[in-house]
Amino acid sequence: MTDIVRKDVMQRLESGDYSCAKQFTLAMISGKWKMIILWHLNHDGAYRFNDFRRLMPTVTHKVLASQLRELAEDQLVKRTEVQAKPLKVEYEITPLGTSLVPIIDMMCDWGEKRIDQLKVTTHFSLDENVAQQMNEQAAEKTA
Amino acid sequence: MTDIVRKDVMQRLESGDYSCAKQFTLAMISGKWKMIILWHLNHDGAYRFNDFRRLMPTVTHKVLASQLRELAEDQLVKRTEVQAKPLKVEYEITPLGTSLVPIIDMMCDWGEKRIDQLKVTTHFSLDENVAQQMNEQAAEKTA
DNA sequence: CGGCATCCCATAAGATACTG
DNA sequence: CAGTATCTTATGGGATGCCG
Repeated sequence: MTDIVRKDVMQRLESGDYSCAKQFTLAMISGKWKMIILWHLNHDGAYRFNDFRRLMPTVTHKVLASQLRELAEDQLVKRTEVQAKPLKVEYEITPLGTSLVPIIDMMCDWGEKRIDQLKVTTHFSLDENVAQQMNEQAAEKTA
Repeated sequence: MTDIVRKDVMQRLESGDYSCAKQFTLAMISGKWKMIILWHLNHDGAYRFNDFRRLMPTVTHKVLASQLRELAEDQLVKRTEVQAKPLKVEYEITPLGTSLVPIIDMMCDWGEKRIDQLKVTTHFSLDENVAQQMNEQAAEKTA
């Protein structure tokens, strides 16, 4: 089968582990860095391994490799070995990967708006530490 | 505090654990049953605890409870105690939850098409036309 | 340069039993 | 009915080191 998909994904499909198609889609993008990788590939064009590391400084060597491998196995990203001397590999987004971008964009929008909302309402509320700090500061002032 | 959000989510937000907004959105829906719960609440109206269990026979009692609790804490779902005698609780989707539905629908569509592709093309190669169709359809939707 | 192998830990989720 | 409590397992991800 030329259209390889990660075996565990295929197994889950066949064993009915995904009770609906949305979960399958979720599985495609739910690695910690996958959406970011896809987004940048779509936005900037080809990347190489260490380009990603510069882009996402906190990602581990190993984890980055696994995310890229899974994306490639799921056909969302194409991996190409360019040289053999100091081994050089390029990653590009595939048409299939591109077809996922609108979803990612929507998630981006939704997240931004929601975070803004939270920032606004958070002041009054959430952070107990902040409230506590304010109390302490008030106490200092009166002291 | 009027707008509660799960503490770990807020902590991650504040500690910069989400390197972008899409990951925050992903966190909202990436419980194993959350999208399904949201989808059905949006589609069918209010549900009660054991309604969900009938709907998703394989979900564990405990896991269902935790998914619902998180959804409620994230303000995507509203929990209402209706009775106190044999305790009766209703779950409804909130406007915020509804705002997430278009994303879930897109994921649903994408997944269905991709699964069909895989069934059909498992022996052939990836059909770019199909991916292209998906792009066009996605474009139409956003238009 | 671009990996893989190994070990370790945190968290998600399943099984089971108990409760207001 | 609608949960909580406890225990256990599976998985994702981080840290580190070796390799072609």
